Amino acid sequence: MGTSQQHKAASRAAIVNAAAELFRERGLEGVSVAEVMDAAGLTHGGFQRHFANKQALVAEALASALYGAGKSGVIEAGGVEAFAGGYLTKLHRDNPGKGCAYAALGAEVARADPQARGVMSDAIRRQIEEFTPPGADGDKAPDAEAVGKWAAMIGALVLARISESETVSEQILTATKTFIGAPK
Amino acid sequence: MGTSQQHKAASRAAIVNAAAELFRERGLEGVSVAEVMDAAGLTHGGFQRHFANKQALVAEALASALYGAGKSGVIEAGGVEAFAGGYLTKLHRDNPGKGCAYAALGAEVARADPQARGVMSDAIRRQIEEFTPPGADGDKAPDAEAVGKWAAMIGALVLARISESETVSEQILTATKTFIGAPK
DNA sequence: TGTACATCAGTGAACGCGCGTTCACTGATGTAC
DNA sequence: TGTACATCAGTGAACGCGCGTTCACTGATGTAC
Repeated sequence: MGTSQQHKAASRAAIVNAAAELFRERGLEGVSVAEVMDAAGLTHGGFQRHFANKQALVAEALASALYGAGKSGVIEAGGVEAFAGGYLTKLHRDNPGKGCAYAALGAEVARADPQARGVMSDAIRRQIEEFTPPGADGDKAPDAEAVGKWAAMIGALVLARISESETVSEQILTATKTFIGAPK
Repeated sequence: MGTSQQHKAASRAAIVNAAAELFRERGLEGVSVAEVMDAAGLTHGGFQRHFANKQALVAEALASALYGAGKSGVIEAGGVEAFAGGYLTKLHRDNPGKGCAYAALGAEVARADPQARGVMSDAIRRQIEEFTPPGADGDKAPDAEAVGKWAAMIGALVLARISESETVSEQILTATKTFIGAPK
């Protein structure tokens, strides 16, 4: 394969993308390094050329899932309702690998090593800042409505994914959309 | 130790209680059978006298966490706000082992085997039913406000547990309490 | 421009280790007589 | 009531297995001259 920096960067990106998707689908502990490398089209032996250990990959994969391609970054305070309209859907519920990292991995990341937790913690901080009106930024409180609606979106997606009953699952999504005031 | 049925029942309860707490603290995959047995004051070899395998223990532990001692069972539709007042607290945030199983294990259970997922799925169905006004129960929709507030509680607790910043973490809890209309 | 060499991304085998699970054994309980 | 026996909860050692990680090796790349 050679040693080209371009090739190496492409391999690294493939590893991170595969990890970001697999971790959201099956959990941080539910995916092995070998599975990630295989999904990236490589063998597991080359892993250490890109990452010191699995923890480092988890941190990068989380950053990719939170900020990466196709992500709008943070939700604007005025746009929570519109965002919820696309978020609380069957498509999102049934495709965790391409979806919200908080809903897929939140509780697991809260228990993870500081490196991984720090990445997600920072993303939350940025989102809360976006929900906080500008001014003397000492300890100004965020917009309670925006924060509450954001939390409801995440909680509803978790509950909808647990439900084995399609009826109940859809009731959760629909009720939460109505509650938030999302476009139908 | 003998063979007394009382002793056996007590041992089984100790195992389930230890598991319900440890799983919520460290995740289903983050706790070994040996650790659960040790916490229950037994050695791991005796595990199979009580459960066929770890999956069966997970299912029982989830049921215990969802319905067990100290749990009020389901939230009444009219009482979501009052429930949220005690739920969105630092005490609850910092003691997942004694707290809400949806917030601690929800995403992980959604990916778990059908036995474990079924237990939590049933608990959600019951809660949604409680949020549904009586009548011709064909497919009547649940109270969107109650469902949305319930989802917000769970999502907010997950986010508050990820946040490394005490300030941000408390802002999430406080904002969500305000949004829900919970007593301060 | 050609040639010899150093670099290093990627391979595939191997390593400890912890896990869930199994099993021969022990000894207190409870029953049969 | 007393005695012999069967039961089985619990013990502790052992088992495969998959995991994260390590490492000698390969061969294409890119550089030095």
